[in-house]
Amino acid sequence: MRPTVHDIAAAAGVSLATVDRVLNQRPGVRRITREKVETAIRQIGYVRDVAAANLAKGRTYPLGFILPASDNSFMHGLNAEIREAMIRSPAERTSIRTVEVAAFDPAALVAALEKLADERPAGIALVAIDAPEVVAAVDKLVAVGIPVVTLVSDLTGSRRHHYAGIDNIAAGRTAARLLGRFLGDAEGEVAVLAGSMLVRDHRERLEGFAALMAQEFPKLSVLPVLEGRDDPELAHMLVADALAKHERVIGVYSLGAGNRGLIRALKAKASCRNLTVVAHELTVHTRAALIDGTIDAILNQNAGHEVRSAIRVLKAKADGLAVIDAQERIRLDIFLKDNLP
Amino acid sequence: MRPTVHDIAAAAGVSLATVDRVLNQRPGVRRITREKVETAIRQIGYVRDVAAANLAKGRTYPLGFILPASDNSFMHGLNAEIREAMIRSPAERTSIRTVEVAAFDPAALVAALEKLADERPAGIALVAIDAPEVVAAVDKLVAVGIPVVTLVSDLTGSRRHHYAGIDNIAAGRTAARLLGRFLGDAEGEVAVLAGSMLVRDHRERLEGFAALMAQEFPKLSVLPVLEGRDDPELAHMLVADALAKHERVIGVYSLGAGNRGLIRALKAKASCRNLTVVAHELTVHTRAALIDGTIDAILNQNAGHEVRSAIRVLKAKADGLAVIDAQERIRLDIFLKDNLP
DNA sequence: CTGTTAGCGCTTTCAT
DNA sequence: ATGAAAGCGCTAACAG
Repeated sequence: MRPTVHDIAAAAGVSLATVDRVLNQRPGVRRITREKVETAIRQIGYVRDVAAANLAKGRTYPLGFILPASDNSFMHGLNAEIREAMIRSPAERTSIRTVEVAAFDPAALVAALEKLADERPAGIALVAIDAPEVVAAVDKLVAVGIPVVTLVSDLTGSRRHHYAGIDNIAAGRTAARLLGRFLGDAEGEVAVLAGSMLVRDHRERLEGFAALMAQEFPKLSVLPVLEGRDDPELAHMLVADALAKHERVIGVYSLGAGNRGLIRALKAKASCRNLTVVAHELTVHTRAALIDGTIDAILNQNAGHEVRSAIRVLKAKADGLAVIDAQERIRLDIFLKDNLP
Repeated sequence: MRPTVHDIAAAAGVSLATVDRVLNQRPGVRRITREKVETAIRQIGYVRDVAAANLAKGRTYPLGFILPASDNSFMHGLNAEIREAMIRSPAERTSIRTVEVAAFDPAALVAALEKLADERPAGIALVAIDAPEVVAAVDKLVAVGIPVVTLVSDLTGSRRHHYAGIDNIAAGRTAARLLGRFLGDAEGEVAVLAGSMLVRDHRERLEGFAALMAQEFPKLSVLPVLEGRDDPELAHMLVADALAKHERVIGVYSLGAGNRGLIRALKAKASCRNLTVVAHELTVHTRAALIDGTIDAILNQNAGHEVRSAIRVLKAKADGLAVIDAQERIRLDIFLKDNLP
């Protein structure tokens, strides 16, 4: 039988209450008593039963999610995953609140962050915007002891506890290699569609993409990035325009959202051009385009995994517990038409 | 506050014990009483607190893992992941036992299965061999109420509760498309190295590979499969031999384990041939080969995910609980040198 | 500073 | 067939 608080109380010659105080690092224990208890814990090899502790505490985890109010399939999917998690809330002792803020607006994000913090949640997850004021706001939360996890887009330089998202530089490089290899040794131009250079994930994807292209595929030249603000309409306009202007485009990398518009533009040109296309995020639209051959490969981050991971990590951090690192690493999914889920 | 057994006892006008009997479908409750309780449960919207139940029961989950005694990196990795899970056992209330059986030997597997079953574990995970006697043995376990999960290689036609592994047909097709696209429109032969056609996962990968090759890349002809029994030495011999015999080989697909030998054979030919290579399973050896360019892409199944998933599913099935399907779907990882973890 | 005691939500004897 | 009461491992008043 696994040792319990009773065992260490007996071994240390103290009461349960004292053991509990030591276990939870509460004050009111003489140094010498505390040491006795700690020795007993170590010697007996005690590991606390978190479930029992949570039961006794009636602990629940109020969690806040802050998301951009973007009307694209990826964000809809992320929202859906959070709703799924809400359904599981009773079993996981969480209570999740989501807050939508204007996209690409650091001030709005900071305001939402501060407002949420006032409710003193057990943890906060946010899709970060890479701006100094956001870093400051996040660091303030961390300072007052609220666990913070960035979701999808990271906030380097901040003291956030964890990032639940993919390595975006690697994603960009992977896109470049895929495009480069698929194009064989053809020569031409490559168009790049992004959402906004304000968010770190998009910047990093572009950076990785451009770097590998320059380094390994010198026959392909990368055109200036188009910023579609993750908006299907704008994306459509920009891509259609670019394809019309640049005759020599043979490849396209779409590293943001709003792919509905991109696909429409591609299909319009399909008859006269043979384009190799790599896009991000698996949605109903990109899935259909992959199957019908408009898109050649999709890079994806699993929103469900990201949400579940963020929740696990926030809970663990709230309790000062360890996480399984490998389980929390968000992998870059690569989908060809053959391995769609 | 979430409703508890007390609430439904009060609502139904019965005692806790009776509520518990209904909840756990134990006998000794009049039909009419049972119905009263069930109505109350439904009306109040009660959901049982599994953690509290497990605490009261002192429940633990004795789990058995049956693995082939193969000396290759993939199996070593799988073993390591199981050991990791053993470390977490106290927290997860599991106690895990692993059994090694001779590889590719149905009779040995059946014997191990029956022996393990005698210990009446809460669940069994096995790397299946696709043979009728194994199906029969698994079905017997299921019949006596032991949850069974196949790991890595499935056992279709059996009544196993779940398969924790990748879609191997899709994996084969993906390998084919990657190889085909990377080779552009070059013409030539493709060599295929497998472990054994006795295991379903290898057969399915080959099937998917050959089908897509025939269908979409007619310029590439697939040579007869080489069976290396997941053994590095044998694999080396077979591949070296094939490369020597067939001048026109321009691509290689290694769908099994034992890649150490394959890589050695490839490097020997590297100076005079330019081969495009897709292999399965990320190990120290394949990783190094991917980085140095000997291998072009690696298809992988995440052993850690598979093991954690198998454990989650076995526990859930043992309690008759639901699982999060998306979480238990094992994805096919595709690694290029740019997105290595 | 330390100990006693009741109780978290559920299960399990043991009576009735 | 049903209920009362004790207890799983831990925490939290409240006393002392």
